Amino acid sequence: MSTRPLQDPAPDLPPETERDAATKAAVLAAAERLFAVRGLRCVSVRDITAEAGVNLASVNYHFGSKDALVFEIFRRRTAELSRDRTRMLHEATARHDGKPPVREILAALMEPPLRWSNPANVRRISMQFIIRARSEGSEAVREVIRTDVSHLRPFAEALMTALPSLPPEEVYWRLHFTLGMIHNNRFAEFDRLHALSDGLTRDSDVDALLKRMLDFAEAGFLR
Amino acid sequence: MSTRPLQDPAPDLPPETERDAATKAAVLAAAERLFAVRGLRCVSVRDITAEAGVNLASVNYHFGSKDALVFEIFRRRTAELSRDRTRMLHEATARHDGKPPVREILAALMEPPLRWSNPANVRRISMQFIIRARSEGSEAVREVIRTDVSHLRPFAEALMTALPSLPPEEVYWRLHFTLGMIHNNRFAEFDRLHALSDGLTRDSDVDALLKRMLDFAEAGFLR
DNA sequence: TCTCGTTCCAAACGTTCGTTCGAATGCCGG
DNA sequence: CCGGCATTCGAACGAACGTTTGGAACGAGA
Repeated sequence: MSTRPLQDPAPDLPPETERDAATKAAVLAAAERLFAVRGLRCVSVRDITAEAGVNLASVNYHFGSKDALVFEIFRRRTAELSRDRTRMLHEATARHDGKPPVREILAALMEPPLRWSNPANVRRISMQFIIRARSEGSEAVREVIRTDVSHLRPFAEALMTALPSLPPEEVYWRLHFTLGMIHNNRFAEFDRLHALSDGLTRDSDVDALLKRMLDFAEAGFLR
Repeated sequence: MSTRPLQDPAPDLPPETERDAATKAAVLAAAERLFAVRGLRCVSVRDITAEAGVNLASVNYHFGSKDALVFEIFRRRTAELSRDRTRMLHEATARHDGKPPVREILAALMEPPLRWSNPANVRRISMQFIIRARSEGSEAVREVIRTDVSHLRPFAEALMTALPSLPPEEVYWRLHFTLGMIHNNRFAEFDRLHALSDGLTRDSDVDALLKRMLDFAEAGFLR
């Protein structure tokens, strides 16, 4: 009711062509946050609309269904993440005359999601949402994960160019392993790590983690 | 209410000491299978009891609640998996006079879950269940994941012994990366890999995958 | 044979969920 | 000022869920 605080208009969803996208934006922001924190199934449409300060029917009116809302957020965020990664890969390619070294290719793959996960980053919630949606999402989300590999192709090709003597099969497998390392960066996994190391690993910032992951994966590729 | 039968004498669901544990065993087997295939939230108590051919109330009678059932299966299977891993580590330790090399330590960590995932293995469903429960489980499950690290301690210590010059902090991080690689072995991730490689990676058996993972992780540790 | 505790069963309870509906509201071109 | 349209709103619907209940069935020990 009345005027909503209207937060987060710029960085997120563009102005769009519609007359008023405030409700849609509020739903998207609230849904992403709640999904990221509690999980997809533990957040009801009522939770979302209450958090957003909009009517219960808004979700179905603007997005069609709850699943479609999840898919919409997932699509936006993964596209944005892929853009960040691709941009870094292009920069590395330009820097090295079309043949970037393995480490920089892997950095383009790792750095965006790691930076997003930084507590100080506005995309931290988005990264958590992506991770959750990847494992809790509907069939439509899983279908996208399974089949949409176009954004990974340039990375695989760059790696094959950087490692011409390595069979393509091996490149794909090692890329798979690397992606596994990246996707494992959830809160619960970090908590376990810190518990195992008695807190020894707790004071590691993004840059240190990135360096460690790069060292590990690069060695795996170059061995 | 009243005294519950006090279950769990044997690893799986053999005769047990109870007069008749057929219902419990049927529920456990059906629940594990359905949970592994469809996901925890997409399986209702009705689905489980129908599949098991028992009464709807059986789950709550024998286990207390649906969440408690999930927790029970998770506890059994992870304990069994940890036993397999620990046994392999002990064998490697005995083989090398108390100082097993990095590769054999990592093999003890990787081989059991990989063998379980083999289509021909009876534990394939259990492995899929564990992976699903790790990300979809209740707070109780997540609490166990977060805090119960006792079974990983021997592996961390063995690695530190094998790599005395590597700071413990690094050992913990690289162990974290390795576990990420292992946990990434879900159906959807494999499908994506095969889609990316145009089927080039499809005909890889467990032994080949184990060798690839070992090569990759060992290089990361030894670099 | 009787008794009592354990297990099983059909039925229902109460809640929560995603979704839908019809009316009300606000906005803008004419 | 008015008519049309997109949006918002309160309210309800119907389904699915986990759980509970009271009694029936069963089996072993007295």
